[in-house]
Amino acid sequence: MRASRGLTIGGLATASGVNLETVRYYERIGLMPAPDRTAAGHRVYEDHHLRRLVFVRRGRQLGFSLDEIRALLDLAQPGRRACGDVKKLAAMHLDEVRAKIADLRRLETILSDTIRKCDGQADAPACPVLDLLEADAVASS
Amino acid sequence: MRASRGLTIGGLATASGVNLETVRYYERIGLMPAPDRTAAGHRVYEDHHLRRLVFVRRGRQLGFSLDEIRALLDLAQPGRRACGDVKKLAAMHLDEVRAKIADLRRLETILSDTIRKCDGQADAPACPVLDLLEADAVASS
DNA sequence: CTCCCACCCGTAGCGACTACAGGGTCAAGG
DNA sequence: CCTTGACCCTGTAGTCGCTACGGGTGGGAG
Repeated sequence: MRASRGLTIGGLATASGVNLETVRYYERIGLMPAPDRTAAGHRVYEDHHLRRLVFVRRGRQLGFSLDEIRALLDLAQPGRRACGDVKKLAAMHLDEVRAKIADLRRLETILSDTIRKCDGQADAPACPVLDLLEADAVASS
Repeated sequence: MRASRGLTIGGLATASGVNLETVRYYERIGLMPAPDRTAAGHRVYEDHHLRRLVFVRRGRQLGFSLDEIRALLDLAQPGRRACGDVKKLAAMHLDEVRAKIADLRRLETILSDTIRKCDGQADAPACPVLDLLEADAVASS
């Protein structure tokens, strides 16, 4: 399987698991380098494009922004390999992920509590979910 | 404090906690009804606008999309009060929230495991985070 | 009368794609 | 040789939920 020598954009998309249109988008925004072209203007990709694109896809799967991935690619350059900075970036991202989890768990609690109330008394005059949305703020006082 | 009789857009924004520009945006996309205007063309809001806007804000805080909030507002109409449908919508949303939490937890595990490895051996030849991003997929075979 | 603030409108930008429209290219089959 | 159909090209617009800006008006205070 030593394929991927002179891939078309479609081949690259398939091999990397990245949508074809997205590959062109990454080129447009400078995240992927512009490849050589055939006489007819078709893009021709090499192995290093594939490796870079897979790196980007993995980064996205891990929730990094394209700007963060840009920075990671920079830090991953051969000769550079700035592991300390990479770790810093990853740790910052991890903090964001944890913050989002905390936010969503608060949401989950509120929603599930409210929906459960709804279950309990189907014949109640008011709808607990709507109450939550309409409540006059602090209500009393 | 029986203010909010004939609010300006700025007053409404402050009272509701929604950004002023966002209020105009909600009107533009039809989420908020177009209010009356003064002779000079300034918007004049009534209490029902404020109640609706706070409903929207609460919905957003709970993570509902504007389309879902549109649906909830519809289901909350006096005379309708379709609690069953409201519950269904909320339950669907709760499922999405839980799915997102599950996704993020997977991320969190991967990231924190990898970063921890980085801690352990600061003098290791390779960077665990970069390894994660660059790994040749299944590696062997 | 002038100052300034709050309001008006329309448009463009964000992030990360995705989806066209309207063409050109290329290899295989009839 | 010609057609078919899969692929490729470019450029632009749409998505979601705002946010920001530029340039203009209105109205009250000093």
